[in-house]
Amino acid sequence: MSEPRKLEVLRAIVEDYVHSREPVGSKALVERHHLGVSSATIRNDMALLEEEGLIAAPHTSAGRIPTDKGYRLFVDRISEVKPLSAAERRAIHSLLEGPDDVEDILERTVRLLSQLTNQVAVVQYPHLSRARVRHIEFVLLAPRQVLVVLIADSGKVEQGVVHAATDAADEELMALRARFLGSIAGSQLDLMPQVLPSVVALCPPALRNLAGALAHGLERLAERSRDERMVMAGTANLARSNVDFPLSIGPVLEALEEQVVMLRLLSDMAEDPRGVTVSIGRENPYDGLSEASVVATGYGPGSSAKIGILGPTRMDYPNTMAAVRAVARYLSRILGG
Amino acid sequence: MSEPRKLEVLRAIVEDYVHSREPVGSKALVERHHLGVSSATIRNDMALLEEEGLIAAPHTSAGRIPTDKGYRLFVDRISEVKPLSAAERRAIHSLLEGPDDVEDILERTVRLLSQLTNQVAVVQYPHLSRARVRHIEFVLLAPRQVLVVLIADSGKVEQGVVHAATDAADEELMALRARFLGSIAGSQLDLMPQVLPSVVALCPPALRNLAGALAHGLERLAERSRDERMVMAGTANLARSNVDFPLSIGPVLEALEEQVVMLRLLSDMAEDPRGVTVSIGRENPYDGLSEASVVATGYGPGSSAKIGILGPTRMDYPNTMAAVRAVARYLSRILGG
DNA sequence: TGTTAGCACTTGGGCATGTTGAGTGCTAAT
DNA sequence: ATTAGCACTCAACATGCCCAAGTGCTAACA
Repeated sequence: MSEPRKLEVLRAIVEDYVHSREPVGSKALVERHHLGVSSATIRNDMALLEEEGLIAAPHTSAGRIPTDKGYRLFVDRISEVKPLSAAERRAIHSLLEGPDDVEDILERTVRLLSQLTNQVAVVQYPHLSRARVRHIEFVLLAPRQVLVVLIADSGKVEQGVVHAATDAADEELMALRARFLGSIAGSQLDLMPQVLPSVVALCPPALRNLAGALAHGLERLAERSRDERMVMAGTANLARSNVDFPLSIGPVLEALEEQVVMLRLLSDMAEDPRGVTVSIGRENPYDGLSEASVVATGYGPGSSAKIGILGPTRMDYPNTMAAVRAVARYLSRILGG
Repeated sequence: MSEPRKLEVLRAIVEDYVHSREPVGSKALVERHHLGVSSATIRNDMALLEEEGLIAAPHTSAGRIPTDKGYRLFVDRISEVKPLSAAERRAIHSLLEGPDDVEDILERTVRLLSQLTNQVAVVQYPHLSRARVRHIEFVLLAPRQVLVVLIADSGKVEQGVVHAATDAADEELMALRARFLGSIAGSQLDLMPQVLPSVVALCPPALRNLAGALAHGLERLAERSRDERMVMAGTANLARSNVDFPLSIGPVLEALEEQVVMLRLLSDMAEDPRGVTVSIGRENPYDGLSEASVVATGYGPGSSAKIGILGPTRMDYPNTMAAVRAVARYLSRILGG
């Protein structure tokens, strides 16, 4: 038995199964792919593949389908990342146009990726922990309500409402703003908890109370911008691509709604040297995703934030990986510029 | 045949069907509800109800299920909005706590509503067209990139990036900010297109270019905040409550992703004097929702923004309506205060 | 030694057939 | 107007049968 042919057979099985969604048998295999051997030979190979746990038969006399392990081998050793089609390239390019507001861009990106792959696309907001304070603003909404706005040099704006114990005057706020800004402008968001208390301590006693509340608000904002968020699109694809429901979409929708779950999932995916990381079926730490795969990669400075897609284990890995990688690259380029 | 009993029968059918998800027959009906008559009598009544198009039989010898028209009559004339349970009341109350950032509140509200009803919950951002400018901020991100921030007195913050044709200096921006703010502070967002050009015209020629770009940016922000947005939660409920899939969730997910569709749907729902508006099955203008119902109501000042839920036509209307109404009231109270 | 043809064997899916039970509509009696 | 009774309908379920697809094995072959 030749080792290379065995892999070729696995590849053929994966490709056919992804395409047809039906267990694939030895005969159909030799017909569609011009391997130079007979079905009997293929059967021998298949028996070996099954022994190794790479494929499995749903019942005695049906064709074989790839196991998670089979997909893994396929992704790692067999598949070549296909180049994108011209149309896809064009679609990504047109993303370059339009306003370059971070939120807008991410929203359009994730929509694009979901269309490109026909899967659910997810993108994590860029990490901002290394961002610095560019500007702050205190706005009096009501006598005891102050809107606190924090602008980072990354262009991200965070806002929140702070309640004061006593009435605050506009002039006081102006003064405090100057004070705070003088001390924290240019500092990393990370360092806010260290820097802010000293500012409060230096305030005149009359303002100390208000200053404390504002400092607390700023801290919360700084933390929130570190606190991760995500955007997603294409959930309808879940229903579409699973008309025959091998993937029960309930648990998947649940996972998607629990953004925390998705964010951890993305964060935990190690960076693959080939550029795109794949997590297949039961490899996923979350139970609801045991029939799903995640294809993700980093983007932006240091590839710290992640972008990726979620779909059934039975997916077209080569194309999906190519799409994810391409979109991530473009995204990095846009945000970096 | 007595008219009141006929309605009673319809009510019983609706209630049983909503509960059991199975066509309900005459015999089961007399058993479960103590109507003082025999199944034969019920059968006669049912025949009449069917003639009027209020109920239908899936096949010759099965029980009856309510039609859209039947649900409509049920909602309009029969059902009483049930009071909420103590637990539900408590859940809503605990919503009162926590930061009262608009976004936060809406997010928690929509989550709560989806849990309360076991449906998909949707909430529209409050209309801001009548809001006024409280504050603006120009922040230099790069020599030719300016972050424009617009803060409305409603507490909403909008931001966007503006590209300048030439390099801009910090002092110039400060000067322009003072100029703009002086003219537009307190004006309605609506009026920005009228007010802004005159400000630009009054600028010294050297700054006119930059001022024009900034004015354009501000206009965009003002428009965007009028431009409606929504939050939703509970999509997983779609899969859960439809294990046997009488409601194919694909089209529904599509509708939910097309936020424009949902927003129009909500906006178009007339305000019902009883407080909650219901749109049932094919009454919905959107095709994908022909097997779904929307229960919605207004909240906030003038009840201008909408909050509601989306679920299968076969839903527990009384409880759902009660939940939507109660949550909307609490939300109004929180935002109003 | 690897490949192949041939064959017996397994099994899910499709189909025709039979049975059951819930449910209806009608009629005649109350 | 209501009801009991009855004949009728039909989906759901079960049973049995056959078929096609697919397997594993063995013996022959290059």
